[in-house]
Amino acid sequence: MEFSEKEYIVPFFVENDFFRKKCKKCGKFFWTQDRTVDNCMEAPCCEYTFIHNPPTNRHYTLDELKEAFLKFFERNNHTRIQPYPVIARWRDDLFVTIASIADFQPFVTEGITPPPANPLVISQPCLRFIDIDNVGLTAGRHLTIFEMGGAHAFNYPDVKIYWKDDTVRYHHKFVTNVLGIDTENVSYKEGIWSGGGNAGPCLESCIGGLEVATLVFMQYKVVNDKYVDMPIKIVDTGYGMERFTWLSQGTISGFEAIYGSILDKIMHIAGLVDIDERLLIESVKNSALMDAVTISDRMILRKSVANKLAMDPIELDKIMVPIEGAYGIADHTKALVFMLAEGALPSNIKIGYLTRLLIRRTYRLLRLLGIENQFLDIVEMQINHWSKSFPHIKDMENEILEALIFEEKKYRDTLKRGMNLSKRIAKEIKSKGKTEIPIKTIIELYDSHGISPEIVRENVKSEGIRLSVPDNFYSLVAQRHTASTISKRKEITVDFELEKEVSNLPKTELLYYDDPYQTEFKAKILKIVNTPASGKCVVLDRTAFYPEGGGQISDSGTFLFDNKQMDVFSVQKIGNIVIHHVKSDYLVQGVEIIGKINWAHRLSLMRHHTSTHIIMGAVRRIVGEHAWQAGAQKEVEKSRLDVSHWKRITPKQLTNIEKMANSQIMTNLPVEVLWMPRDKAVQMYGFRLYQGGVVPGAKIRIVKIGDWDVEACGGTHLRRTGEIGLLKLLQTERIQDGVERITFASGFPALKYVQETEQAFRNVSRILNVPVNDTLKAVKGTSEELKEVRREVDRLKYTLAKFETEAMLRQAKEIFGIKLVLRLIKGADVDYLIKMAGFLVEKEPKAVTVICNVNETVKIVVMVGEEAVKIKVNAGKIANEVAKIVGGGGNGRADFGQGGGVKVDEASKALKIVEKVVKNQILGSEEEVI
RNA sequence: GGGCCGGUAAUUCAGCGGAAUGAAUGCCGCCCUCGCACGGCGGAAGCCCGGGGUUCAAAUCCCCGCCGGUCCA
Repeated sequence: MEFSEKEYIVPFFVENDFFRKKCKKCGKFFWTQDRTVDNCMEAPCCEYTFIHNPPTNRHYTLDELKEAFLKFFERNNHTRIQPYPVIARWRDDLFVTIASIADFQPFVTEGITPPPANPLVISQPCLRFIDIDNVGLTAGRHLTIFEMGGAHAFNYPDVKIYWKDDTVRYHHKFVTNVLGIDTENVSYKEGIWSGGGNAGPCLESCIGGLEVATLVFMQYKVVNDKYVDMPIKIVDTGYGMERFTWLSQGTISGFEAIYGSILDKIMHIAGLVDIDERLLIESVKNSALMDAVTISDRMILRKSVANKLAMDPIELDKIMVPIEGAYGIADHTKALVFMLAEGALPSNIKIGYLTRLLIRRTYRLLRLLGIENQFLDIVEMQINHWSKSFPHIKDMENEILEALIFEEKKYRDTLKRGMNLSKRIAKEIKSKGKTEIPIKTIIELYDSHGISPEIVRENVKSEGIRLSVPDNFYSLVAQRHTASTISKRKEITVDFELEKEVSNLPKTELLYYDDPYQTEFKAKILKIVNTPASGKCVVLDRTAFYPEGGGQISDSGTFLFDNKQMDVFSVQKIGNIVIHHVKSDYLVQGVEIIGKINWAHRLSLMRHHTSTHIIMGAVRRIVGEHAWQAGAQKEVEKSRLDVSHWKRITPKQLTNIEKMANSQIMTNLPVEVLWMPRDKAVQMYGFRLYQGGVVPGAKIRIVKIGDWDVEACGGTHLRRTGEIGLLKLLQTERIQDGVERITFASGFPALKYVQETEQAFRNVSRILNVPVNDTLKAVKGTSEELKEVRREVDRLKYTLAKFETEAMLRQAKEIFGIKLVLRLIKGADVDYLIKMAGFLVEKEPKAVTVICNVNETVKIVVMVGEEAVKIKVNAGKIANEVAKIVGGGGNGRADFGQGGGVKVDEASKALKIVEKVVKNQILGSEEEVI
C-alpha cells in the first residue's frame, strides 16, 4: 500500500517553497527547501553532519530539551499531561509503553473515553526491546529506554482540533524558532505508519542525517488488509527527546549527551580512558550508514572503519567492543531502574522475563569490562540522576537494589550450574575421542539451561574442546519454539452478532454503583437478543446486576414478571451495555420487570473483593513495596490474589499478612468510593492505584479503605471492613517465577474452612489416641518409630537369611561340579530372596541358587556363583526359562537374574526344570526344556 | 500464554526396566606426622519429590500434581 502525494502535500509546504524530491539512494519521496540536495537527508542515505557541529542555537540537556518541547506546545494551546507508567498494565497486547500514543490506546483511540485533554502534550518514557542488539553499536540511535515527546490531537466528526497542516507547522516552528535550526536543514520524508490495527501516512523529520521526529496521521483502520476510514482522526507525533538532545550537543555518540557524568564514571571505572577520538567518530559515522546492524554485520562495520583508518579490523573491534559495552550498560541500567521502580520484577514469563533478560545482558556486559561488582553503584547513580524528574524512583530505591541483588545471585547460580554442566559434557565428548560439541547440544544448553555459547566456550576451553556457533544460532533456537505454538493458539470468541445488535442501545444505568446493597429493582426491557453464540440475552434500561469484570464473577438472580420467576444465570458487559443471560422465553420487549439479585452470592463476592484490597495492603507492608497485584479472581467460596514478589512468601510472612489483614477487619475501617479525575488521583495516590490495571476514562473510580489501601477499581465493595467477619489465607503457590498466588476465603467460607480443618485434625488425634495438643509429638514419635522398626526388620532379615542359607546349602544337589540349591518359599519379599541367594553364592562359588517365592504372584531370584559362571551357567537365562512356566518373564546378568509370573500353582513345577536348564547350559545344548 | 530441562547421600551428579556393593566432594573415626597440609584405611549418611497407572518386576516407562531451572512471544 502506498499513499499518493495528495496525502502529504500541506499548505505549509506550498507556502514555503518546499519541493517534493525523490531520494537518489533509497527512492523515497521527501520534502525540502534545499534545491541542491538529492538524497533524503537521513542516514544511511547521507552521513551525520551534526557530530561536533550541532545545528541548534545552543546545547540542551535532556531535561532542558524536554522542558523546551513541552513549553512550546503549552504555549500553543496544548495541555501538559503527566507521563504514564512504562509498564503498560492497561494493555493486553503490549508489555511496555512503546510510544506516547500507547497511553491512549485502546480506550481513547477507539472512542470509548475522551482524552484527558485535547490537544495534549506529553513526554512519555518508553521502552523498546526490539532493537536491543543494536544498542551501543549505533552510537545512540537505538535505545531500550527513551522519552517520546508526543503532541496529540484527537479529531472527532463533530469536534475538529487540528490536522496535517498545523502538525507540520508546529514541528517546523519548534525546530526553527525554539531550537534555532536552519529551515533548509530540515527534510520531511514521506512514509507509511501502521501498528495496532491502525494506519496512516506519516512524515519523518530528518535533521543532520538523523531522524528526530515522526508525524503520524492515524486515519485508517486495517480490516482484512484494506484501509477503512476511522471516525476519529488522530495526530500522533513522536519527538525523540534523546535524539534532539544528541543533535543539540553534537557529541560523538548519543550516550554522552544523555548520560553525561554517569557514562564518564562507567568509562572511568572500566579503565576506558584516552581513547583515540578518530576511531569513535569514524565508527559513529559508519554506524549511521548501516541500516540494520546484526551480529554478523558487526565485522563488516569494523572493516570499513578500519579501512579508513588504515588499521586492523580485529584490533579495532577489541577497542570498540568495551566502549559499546559501556554504552549498553548506561542504557540498560536506566531501563532497569524505571522497570523495577514500577514493580516489573524478574521472572521467567511476561514482562518479568524482559527485566531478567536486561539484567543478564547488563551483567554480561559488566563482566566483559571486568566491573560486575560495580553493578549496584551504577544503578544507584541512575536512581539519583533520574529521580530528579521522576521522584517515584527514589521511593523505590531499596526495593530496586534488593531485587537486583537477588537476581544477580540467581544468575551467578545459573552460570555456576552452566559451568558444571558444560564441563561434564566436555569430558564426555573427550572420552568419546571427539573435540567438538555438536550444535544440537549447544542449542539445548542455551534453550533449556540458559547458558549462552560464549559461556560454554569459556568453560570447555581447558578440556581442549571447540565449538563453532553458526550465524543463525538464535534463529535455530527460535525454530524450536515456533513449530508447536502456532497450532495451539486459542481463538477468543467474540459474539459480533450480539455486539452489533446492542450497539445502538442507550447506556445501561448501573444501580450497583449508587448502592451496592440494593437487591431489588424495577427496570424496563429495552431489547431481547437471541444469538447462536450467546443464547437469550436481555438488555434493561437499568440494573443492579453486577456483570463479570475486574476479576469478579457476575451476579446471578431472578427476574419477576407477570408472577413468573426466571433465572438470570450470567451477566456480561459489552461496552456500556449490560447483558443478562436468561433461559426463559416468556419475556417480551417493552415490559417492566422486577430484578432480584442472589444476595448471598453477591455478599460473598463483596466480602472477597474488599478482602482482596485489604490483603494487598498487608502484602505490601510485609514483603515490600514492589509487590503488585499480578491478577486476581473473586469467587463465592474462595478467591485468589496473585502478587509479584521475587521469592517465596514464607509461612511466617503469611501468618503476619493474615494477622494484619484481620486486624484491619476488626478495626472496622470505612470503605469509601470516590470518582476522581485521573490526573488528580494519580497525583494523590501514585501509580499504585492501578493494581488491577489502568482503567479507562478521564474520571476514575477509587476505592479507599481507611488509610490502608487505595486502588482504582470497578468492583462492588462493602461499606465497612468489619462486615467481612473473618479472613483466612488458605494456601500460597508459585504460579510463575516471581509471582505468588495467595488463595483465601472470607466470611462463611472462611469459617467453614477453619471448622473442616479442625475436624480433620481431631480425627487424626482420635486415631493416635492422644489429646489434640499432643498430636504433633505423637506423629513425630510414630514416624521415628517406623524408621527404627524398618531398620530392625532389615537387620533381622539379614540374620535370618544368613541362618537359613546355611541349612539350604547342606541340602544342595551336586551335578556337573556345581551345587544346585532350589527353594520354594511363601510370603517373603524379593529383597529377602536376593539377600539369601547373595549369601549363598558368596559362601559357595560353585552354587547355583534358584529361589521361588509365592505370594499373589510368583517371584524368582537366580544367583550363580563365580565358579559356576565360568562353566557357562547363566542366571538371567535360567530366570527367563523358569518364569515362562509361571506365565511371566525374566531377565538378568550371568551371575544374577530375576523374574516372575502370575501362575501361582506352577511354581513347584517351574523349579523342577532348573536342573535340565543348567545341564543344557553347561553342555552347550540347545535342547528344548519345556 | 507456549516450548524445553530437571527433582537420587549434606552438596554436585551417575544410573534411565531387573541388587542403590552408586561416584566425587564434604562429614566422622583410625593410620602417617612433634603438629599441620597432603596421603592411606575404614565408617555414618537415601520414603530415588508426592499420587495414580503399565509390568512378573519401576528411581527408571505413561498420566496427574508439587517444587526448581531455562528459552521464546
